[in-house]
Amino acid sequence: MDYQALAELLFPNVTATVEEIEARYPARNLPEGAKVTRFAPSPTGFVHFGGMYQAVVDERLAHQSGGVFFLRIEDTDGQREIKGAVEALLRTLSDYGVAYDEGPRIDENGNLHEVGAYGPYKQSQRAELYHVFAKKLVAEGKAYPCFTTAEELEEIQETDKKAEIKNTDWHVAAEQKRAAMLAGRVFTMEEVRAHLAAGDPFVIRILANGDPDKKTKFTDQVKGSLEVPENDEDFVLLKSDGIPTYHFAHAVDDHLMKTTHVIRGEDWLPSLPKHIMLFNYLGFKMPKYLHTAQILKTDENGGKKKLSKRDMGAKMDDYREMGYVTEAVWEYLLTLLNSNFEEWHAQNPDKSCLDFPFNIKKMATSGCLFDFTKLNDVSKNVLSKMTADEIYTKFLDWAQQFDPAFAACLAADPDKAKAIFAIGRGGKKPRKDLTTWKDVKPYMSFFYTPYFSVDRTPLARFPEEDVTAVCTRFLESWDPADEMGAWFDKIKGIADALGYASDMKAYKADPTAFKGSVADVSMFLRVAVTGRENAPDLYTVMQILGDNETRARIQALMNV
RNA sequence: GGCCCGGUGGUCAAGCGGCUAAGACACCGCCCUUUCACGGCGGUAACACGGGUUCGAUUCCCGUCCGGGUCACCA
Repeated sequence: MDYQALAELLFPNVTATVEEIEARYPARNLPEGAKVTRFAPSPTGFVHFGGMYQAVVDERLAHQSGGVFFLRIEDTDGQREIKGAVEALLRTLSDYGVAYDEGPRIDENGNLHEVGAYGPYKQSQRAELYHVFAKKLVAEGKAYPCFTTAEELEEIQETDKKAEIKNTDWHVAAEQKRAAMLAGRVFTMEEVRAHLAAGDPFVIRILANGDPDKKTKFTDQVKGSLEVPENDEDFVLLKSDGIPTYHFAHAVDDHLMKTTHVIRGEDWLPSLPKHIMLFNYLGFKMPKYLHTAQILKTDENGGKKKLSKRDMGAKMDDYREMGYVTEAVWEYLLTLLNSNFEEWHAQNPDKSCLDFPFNIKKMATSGCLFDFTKLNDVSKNVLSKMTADEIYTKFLDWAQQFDPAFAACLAADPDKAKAIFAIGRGGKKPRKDLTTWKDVKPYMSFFYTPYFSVDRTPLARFPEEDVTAVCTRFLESWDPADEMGAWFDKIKGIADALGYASDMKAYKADPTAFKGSVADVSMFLRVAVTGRENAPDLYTVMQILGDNETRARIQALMNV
């Protein structure tokens, strides 16, 4: 077989040589130890949590080492492509502050353009490159055309399924399919010519020479030492539309674009033998690999499953909808990424997450369950550290989309809203009432008349005349100008006058000696003013509500 | 089913031949507190199992079991 002639026959339009291509992609001029990483999502319309996990590793590794982090769009599957997906993807990365150096960008007018000297950064635009290398492999007898159609291959599998052979059907299907593919290895130039003349579609397959019973050692940067079998599968390099498969594109692109570290999910581990063979055949130096742990969830049967796009939290966009702030998701991600992050963060509370010395060695080696409870805790802490201004701005941005009516309410009086957000904020022990933006409304809506209503049930266990008496006396003595101490002294005075203990210690020592305590008296007022039993500091609430509203609410409680 | 990866409390996890087996979240209790939210203190709870190797195994090796991944002209 004249492989050179076969290559010409198959790729008559490919004139560029491998050397010419290589010359277009010179070595990157980077300092020693600088890592070149890439995030290579397929444009399916959203960024998966697992993808973000990898993107963060990419970004950290590259930028911590003075290297380059680029973005490459893997749009080799035209059928799955969704329009606007790239834009959505870029927006998500930008929302989360994952900065990349090269790849597609959106300009002020919303148009896409590329930056970087190693492009194109969309695989669909790199066809020429792949074809040159495919031609080379064919010319060297390492790849061959296969005219067996996808339908024919599928048919073989279908018959197996219909036969309902259990247990062994995988084996049988695999063997038959393999036999069919292997049959394609044997052909003559004449047959190829005839197929080509007839316009038959074909794919380019690799000619695998591996023995799966032979294992070789491979070192993965996160998994450590691995045993991988040799590849014996004639997998497809170029699909019948001339577009490469992931495997081929991975080898060609990451070689040309000078990737030093490939970060991808561990679900890629099984195809590592293919990649090893490809890099070998092509004469490329292999990059280092980091196969990251999967993020799992508990399924209805108690088992673990990969987080699928239907699960809440799988799509990065979900978090905004659920009311999480990006910083919280970032921190949670970091806690999963590096087990010592939390410790570091506790010791360096004022440092940015970007200052954290991210370390590959600290990465999890096995899959972990996505834990909303933990995310919530992280989120609660993140929100508690923000200033009232920050909270106001960010919440408003969220609420304008998800609860415009309430947003308008707050925006009508920014100072009031900020004063509310400022309650118990700052200092060493800030309040932690908010986990997500969804908590804001239940927490503080009572400040706003349209959302205010009174739940009297806490009052039921006390005589109504006591409630009325407390309210009356409070209205008589209240002076909004009072300091908190004076204010509370007045309440204690009312408690004493009505037979309620003003001294909690005395009350606890003998509760039967009193009708109740100052805590109960406060509760009457709290119910009147906030409509409920639990609320932030009552003195501050009254200050924010103001003289008129406070009095009106207390008055209203008595009038019912 | 073949191949690959993994198995420390409910969850995330330290550990890397000798420890009363860290810590965080969750849960429970107590304290603080005019309620709540914080904060403080304490508690329940783990090395999957069986063989080796070793003076000694959570740590190393083998097997079993269990969990996960993967087996496309998808990535």
